Amino acid sequence: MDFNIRDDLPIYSQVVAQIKAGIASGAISPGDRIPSAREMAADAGVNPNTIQRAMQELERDGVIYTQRTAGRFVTDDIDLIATMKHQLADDKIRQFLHTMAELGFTEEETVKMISFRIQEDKTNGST
Amino acid sequence: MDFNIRDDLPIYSQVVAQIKAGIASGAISPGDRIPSAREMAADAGVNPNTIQRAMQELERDGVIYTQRTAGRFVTDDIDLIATMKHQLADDKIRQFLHTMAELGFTEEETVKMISFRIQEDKTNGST
Amino acid sequence: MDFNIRDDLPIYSQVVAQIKAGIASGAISPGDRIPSAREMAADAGVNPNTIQRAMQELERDGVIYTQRTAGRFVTDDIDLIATMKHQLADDKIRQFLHTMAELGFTEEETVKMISFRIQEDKTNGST
Amino acid sequence: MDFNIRDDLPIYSQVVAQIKAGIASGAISPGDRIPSAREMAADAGVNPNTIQRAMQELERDGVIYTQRTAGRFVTDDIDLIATMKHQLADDKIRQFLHTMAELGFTEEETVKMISFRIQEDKTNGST
DNA sequence: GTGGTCTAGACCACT
DNA sequence: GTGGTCTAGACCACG
Repeated sequence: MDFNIRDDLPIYSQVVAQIKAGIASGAISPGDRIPSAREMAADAGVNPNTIQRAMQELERDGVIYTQRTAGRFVTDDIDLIATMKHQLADDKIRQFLHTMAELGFTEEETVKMISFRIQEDKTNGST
Repeated sequence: MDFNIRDDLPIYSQVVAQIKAGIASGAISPGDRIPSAREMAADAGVNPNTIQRAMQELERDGVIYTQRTAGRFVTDDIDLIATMKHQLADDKIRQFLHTMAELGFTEEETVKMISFRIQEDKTNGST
Repeated sequence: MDFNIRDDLPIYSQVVAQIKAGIASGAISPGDRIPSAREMAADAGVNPNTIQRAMQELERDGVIYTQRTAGRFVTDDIDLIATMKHQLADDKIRQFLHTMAELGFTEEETVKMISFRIQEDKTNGST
Repeated sequence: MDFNIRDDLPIYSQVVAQIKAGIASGAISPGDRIPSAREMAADAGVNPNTIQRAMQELERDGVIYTQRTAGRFVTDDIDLIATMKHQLADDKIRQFLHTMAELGFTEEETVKMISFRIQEDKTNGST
């Protein structure tokens, strides 16, 4: 037993993940302008270079594109967004299955427990 | 869009979670002696008081018990352990469903995707 | 007419290009360790971060890989190296054809002039 | 491996090359008046002496001539221009062959690759 | 010693 | 004002 204190992802990776999640969920729409790097950095209390790096990674993935002086924009390529969304989901699923496996549950047990959980939530009102 | 940079759980909560996960998975067996607070604190590079607080929480949940001079031990109550294990799992499941909902997937879609993921993993080797 | 004074590529791109060229030409062999970022930075009189960025780009392209504390190494994937080499060459060719087109030569003229140049070099000794 | 960071040609050489290229390509016609040194220097944000030196070199090559009070003009000698154009092209060709040789390609391979590149460009539209 | 990340602050080009 | 690049220097994890 050892403890993963400070097992943070790098900040720039967190920023990448949050932007992608925002696009996947529809909170940020295709074609939307995203705030300037300086603005985001100030909001997050983080160095602009850190945001810059996150933006570079997003652009490399084709998720955003840059217009010289106008700022950065979410891609209009909805197919790419759909692919990205399923990629994010699949990552979460794998990670979840791994966590459950560590707790000693087989995949079948896990599926049953999820179905049960959903059933329960439906019969009761909300959480 | 705002960024939850550095949103760590308190360290003592992380310790509690890891001990519970260790017991649930069988890495730590019922009746096992747990290392001293001092020892764990040194291992983790953490203040002994932090470990102390985690131990108090575990004892309050009945997961461990203290024998005056001999140290702390994992409970022998396997029903309690089973309950705890399912509680942990259910928390993970709720959290997972919430994440997937944020990505814009319904519970039905989520279940289908998990089943698909398991199927895929089975047909291929590992990875 | 305007003048492209300081039309430099970014330093990190120059570093990337030189490493790739070195690998393509065989000056750096598959599996070779490349100097540490700090060393290269000192050699080039450049900030270590600039080299770091170049290395990240090379790693992203699969041209090099990183071993935690041991340093960075050229990939052993000779197919990837071959592909990279032809990519570099094709880029040079496109750029060359573009330059010649700007001078007012058709592609056919360009090919003839190259063949003539090679013939000349062969009949005379070297340059 | 060492890095030739910032290995610019002297500015006046760049100016010479650009003027020659402009004439070769027809962007500047025989007999055309060339802007004053002062004007070009202002455009390029460069010291007038630098332009002056470039003009001297061009005049020495016979590419331009000076009329005492009227300014500088491109030569009318189309044979000289043709020669200059082929000289420029030959320089580019030599330089290109050298680059390809450094990448490890023989002259024969280079010629084949250029022919292939041209063929490809023809079959597809542009790009 | 290695690479990885981050901060603080600078200068540039573009419009 | 935007993004793009670069420097200087710091701290961390790994072994």
